[in-house]
Amino acid sequence: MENTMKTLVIVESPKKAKTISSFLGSEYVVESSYGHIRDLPKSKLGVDKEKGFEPQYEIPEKAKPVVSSLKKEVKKAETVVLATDGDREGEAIAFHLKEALGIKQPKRIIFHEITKEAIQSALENPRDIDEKLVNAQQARRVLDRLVGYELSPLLWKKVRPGLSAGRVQSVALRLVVEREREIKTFDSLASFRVAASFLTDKNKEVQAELLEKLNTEEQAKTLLSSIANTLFHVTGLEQSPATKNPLPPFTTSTLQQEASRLMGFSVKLTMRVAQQLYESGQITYMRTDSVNLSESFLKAAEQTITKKYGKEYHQSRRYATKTKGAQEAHEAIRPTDMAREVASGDERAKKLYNLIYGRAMASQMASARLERTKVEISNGTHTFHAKGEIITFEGFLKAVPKQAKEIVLPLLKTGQEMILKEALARQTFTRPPARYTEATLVRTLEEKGIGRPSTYAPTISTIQDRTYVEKGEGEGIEREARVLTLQKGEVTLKTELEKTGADKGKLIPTELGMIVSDFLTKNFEKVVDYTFTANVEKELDEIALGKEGWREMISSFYKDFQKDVEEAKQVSREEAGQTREIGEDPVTGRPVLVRIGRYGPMVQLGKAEDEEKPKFAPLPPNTTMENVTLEQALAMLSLPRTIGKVGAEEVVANVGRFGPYVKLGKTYASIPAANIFSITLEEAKEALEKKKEEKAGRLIKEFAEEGISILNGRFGPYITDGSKNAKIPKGEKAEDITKEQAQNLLSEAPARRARRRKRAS
DNA sequence: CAGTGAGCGAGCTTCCGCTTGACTT
Repeated sequence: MENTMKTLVIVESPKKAKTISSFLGSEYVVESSYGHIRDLPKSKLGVDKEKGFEPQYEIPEKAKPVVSSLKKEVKKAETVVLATDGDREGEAIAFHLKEALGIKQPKRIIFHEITKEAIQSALENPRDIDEKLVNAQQARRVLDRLVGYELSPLLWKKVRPGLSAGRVQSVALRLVVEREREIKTFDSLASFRVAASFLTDKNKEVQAELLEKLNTEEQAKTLLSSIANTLFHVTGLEQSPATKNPLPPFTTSTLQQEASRLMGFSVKLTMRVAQQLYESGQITYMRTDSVNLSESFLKAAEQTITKKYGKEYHQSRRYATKTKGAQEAHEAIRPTDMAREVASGDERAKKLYNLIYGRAMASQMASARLERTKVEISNGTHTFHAKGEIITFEGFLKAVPKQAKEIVLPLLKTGQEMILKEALARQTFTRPPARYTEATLVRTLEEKGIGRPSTYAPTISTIQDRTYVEKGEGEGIEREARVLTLQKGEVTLKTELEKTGADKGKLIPTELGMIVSDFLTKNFEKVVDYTFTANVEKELDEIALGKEGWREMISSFYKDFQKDVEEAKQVSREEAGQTREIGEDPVTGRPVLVRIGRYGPMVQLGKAEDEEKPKFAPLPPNTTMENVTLEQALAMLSLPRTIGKVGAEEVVANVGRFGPYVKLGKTYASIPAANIFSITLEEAKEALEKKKEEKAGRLIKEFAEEGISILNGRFGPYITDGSKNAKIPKGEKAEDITKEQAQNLLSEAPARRARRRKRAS
């Protein structure tokens, strides 16, 4: 029996378990905990505030199978080794494993690289679980729970049920809201910029710009006229060498940013595709904030680069991770095998891999060498500047060619004459700060040290799922820019159209988002302060070092926080929801209010306490709670509008849950927002007819008496009776399904799951 | 897809960070 007793090693991920297992002999069994196995209960606070904030841990349903199978392994094992990550969370997982599995004397090991040597050396140097590090994690967990579970219910009461607030998501929201306000108050200033093209005696062209900006069109015109027919010379020529260095390999955040910038991936999509690449063994772990690269990768990269491009293209580089607390046990995101130049998988996997491969390789390559040229071209009064840049040695740019852009200038000499071919004075407008994209918001959160690699994507999803933030769809509006052109001594004026304010894919706060953010900022300034997390981190570090007790830290935070919570409870719903009276209905004399309702912002005629029930309508399209006028509100309250009649039935226009629509009998058709008050009977009939046809197109077959239909859905054809859906069995054709088959399939189909709330994956 | 909104009141919602699958109308 003795010699069958084995050593059980527990790590966090099954993938890691497999790798480590291959390094160790058969006397080792390596299993995975799949992350945390204990947590605070989901449906209650789970923190005993009277007893030193004692956390009430439990094993979530999801983790129970893992725990019971690990328990069995523990029983069989002679020794148990806890090899979870060496950070706060990893130490806590080790602690919970010990508690939940009842391990008597676990050996705690950490390693900084997954190699045979590193693991063996770690196994020879076990230590105990670091209680101080565990305490730091408990403090973090309890703090987040207190903040999240005390703020959210306040929002349910004061604004709307089901809302949420938390240390990370509320700051993300605040960033988006504040950016939007900056944009709204931004005053765009116009000025004129002058650019000119010059010709050398050999007829080569040089583009140059005037550094100074001109404030008015008049000034621009005067300048252009004044330089016409004057002599220009090269008055300055300066050449200087420069180098360009490759960027460090990808972390989660930088990968999300580049995938968004170059390929338009959402952060969610990037993570999903990266997960595929990771699971198929093509890249290293994708949730990391480390730019560290393993020694074996450095060697492999050197070989590949030398072979492919030559020795002079290689330069070994080690990058230091700036994020505090980042652990070098994790690596940057990189290919696992440099010999694999193209990934297996779908098109998106190939694209993302290509990005990862190029960045990782470039990070180990020589700097590019450039030659920069600065030229001044002057007529004695006005001086234009031109810049050139040529690459003298490509270096890493070979691996990431998109980053290279040359501006080639013709050969020039100081003093040589330049002929002014054309000059343009173009009106430009100062631009407001850009709205965040998912990726730039992640970058900002990371810079502020808020959130972790594993939470960026879920956080971005949460603020959208709660409808605090929406992605813009606007293509922007056209604006006229005035352009003065000087050609052959003549100044002419034309106007050019340019797009401005495009917000496609940009994050825009909703009215609800602004109201929630305002409420939190006003009442919980400290929690949504951008430096709050950074300060918390400092204290957690103190706890990890044993210089501060975690209960003391929580207790001192909670004292002030609780006061704020009590005070915020006194805020009225009207105030929190920013209810506003915008005027009086001239017909009834009742007040007209703007407020946030259960389904979004709305206008209301009369008050709840009035004898007559108030009347409601959604906010008019393209208005906000701030700028809606009484007139617009009254128009909305006058709906529904009868457009006309088809036979005996009325055609009605109204605004509902999914926007403006026209209705005839049971048929509804959406219409553009601008048309609610102007749509004619003819137009309405047309829209309704089209809708009918569309519906017919989805219908494959119908058993009208039974109320069963077979429809074409997003995932192919399916059977529905309105409440339950059933799949078409494999091998069957949707058209051939009989009534009996359909009924059987429906009765066997699982009941529709309770409408799942949208949750961050 | 389906076209709401008071208030009454029970019972529900909610956090961040660590990890994978299950499953989609």
